[in-house]
Amino acid sequence: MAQQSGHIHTTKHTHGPLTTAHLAQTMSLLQMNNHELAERIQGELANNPALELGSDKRCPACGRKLVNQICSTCSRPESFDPHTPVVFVSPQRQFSSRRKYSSNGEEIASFEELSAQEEDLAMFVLNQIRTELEPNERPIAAHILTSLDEDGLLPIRLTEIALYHHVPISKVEHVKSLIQKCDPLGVGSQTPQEALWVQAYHLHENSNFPELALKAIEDGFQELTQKNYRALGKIIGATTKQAEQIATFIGQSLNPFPARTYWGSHRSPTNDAPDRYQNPDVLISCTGDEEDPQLIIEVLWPIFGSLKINPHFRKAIAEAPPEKNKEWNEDYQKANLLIKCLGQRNHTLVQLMQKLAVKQREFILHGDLHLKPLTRASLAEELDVHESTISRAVNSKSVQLPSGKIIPISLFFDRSLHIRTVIKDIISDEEKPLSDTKITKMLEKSGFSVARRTVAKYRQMEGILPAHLRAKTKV
DNA sequence: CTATGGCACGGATT
DNA sequence: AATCCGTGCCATAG
Repeated sequence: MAQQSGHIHTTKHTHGPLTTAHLAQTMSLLQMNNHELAERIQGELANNPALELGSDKRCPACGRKLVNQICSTCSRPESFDPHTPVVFVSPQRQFSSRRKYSSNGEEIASFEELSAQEEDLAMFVLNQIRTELEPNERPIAAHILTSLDEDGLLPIRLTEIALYHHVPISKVEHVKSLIQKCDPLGVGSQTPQEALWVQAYHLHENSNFPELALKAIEDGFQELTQKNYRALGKIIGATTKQAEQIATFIGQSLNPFPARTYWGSHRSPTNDAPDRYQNPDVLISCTGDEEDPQLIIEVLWPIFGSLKINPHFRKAIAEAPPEKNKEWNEDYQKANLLIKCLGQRNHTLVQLMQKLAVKQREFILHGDLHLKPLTRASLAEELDVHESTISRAVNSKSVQLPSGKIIPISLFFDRSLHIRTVIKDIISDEEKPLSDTKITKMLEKSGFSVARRTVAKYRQMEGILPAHLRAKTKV
């Protein structure tokens, strides 16, 4: 089934009607993420009678659903070779209890009724914590997530949830705290203040986020919102100027409305804000050895069941009335093409992830620090496809790492991430605030040559205050 | 004088 | 061809 397209270049000059159609469609499918793809397929399915959704076949061994005759569990090889990751297409996971929940007998909107953004946000968060949830916590999590407003805040009372599920409030609080730790940080908070606090607290744990800011949010929230810096300074024990800077810093790097925030923190060059919170398109997990695990990569298939040509339709064509014959044949061709193109899409995606997983294995397993510099161009050469193919495949898709983090695939090609993490480490290891120049020198010693100006930019990207505002980081 | 943030330019990447 | 990113220079605050 594997036909590669190495010899085809993507210039429009290539002729030959069949190939062009092929190409055009493969391209457009390739750059879709699962969310868009699902809609596309649904649409196609509704319009084209030649298409049929294959019934969900189940794996005789484990009972899981099959896609393209492959069972995602049983196809895993017995013998693990840590350095050849397993890659395959797998059905989208679904979360069982995502139905509607009612509060006070009144129906809460089901997922389908919620705005697209909210649905994505809820699922996006759910994916991050799924593994941490006890079975009996799931309904609670679903309840909270479905109740979020557009800003990612929770407008209802915890007691209400607790009553509804007949569980102690502490349980609900526990689930809420799990949710709040997710990306976007602070989601599920009940007030903007709480959201800010969660964000600040989290940053405080990781990097040395100034305690002053934490205190400002905790004790001087009134003053903070009213821009009453004098009073704020007094409360947190700082000068008015400092208070003011801290306030602007908070304004810049924290967000009282989590759902309005972006991915990571500031970076995300690609324009589109709308489809940011959605299910990952690829799932990476690992099995086997603790110290030398094998990567399992699942390219998620956005619909349940597989796409097929309707066998009845095929028969019907033969006996079609003449006036319908042409139309039906077209439908048939279109369906055929679509299936083929989808196969190609999956194929390239699988190939891509395979290579990516080999190259960035350390990064996937051990985090940002181990990201190796990698360009789309070099990968394209190795895979023998056009660069733009990689670009299309990478853009607007996300992947979930074994750690549970969901990141855009384009992060695999980030040139500056590893240096940024080194900077973070340097700063958090330091007791005395280091100026940007000093950091630059330290980097120099470690073999990284970056300009002072650049350090400043990275620092800001990571949401770290300038040296003079990073006072004593004594905890 | 030192530390930073802003603007803008050139080279690399897509 | 369009865009992104690192950098240098300059203005400004402390």
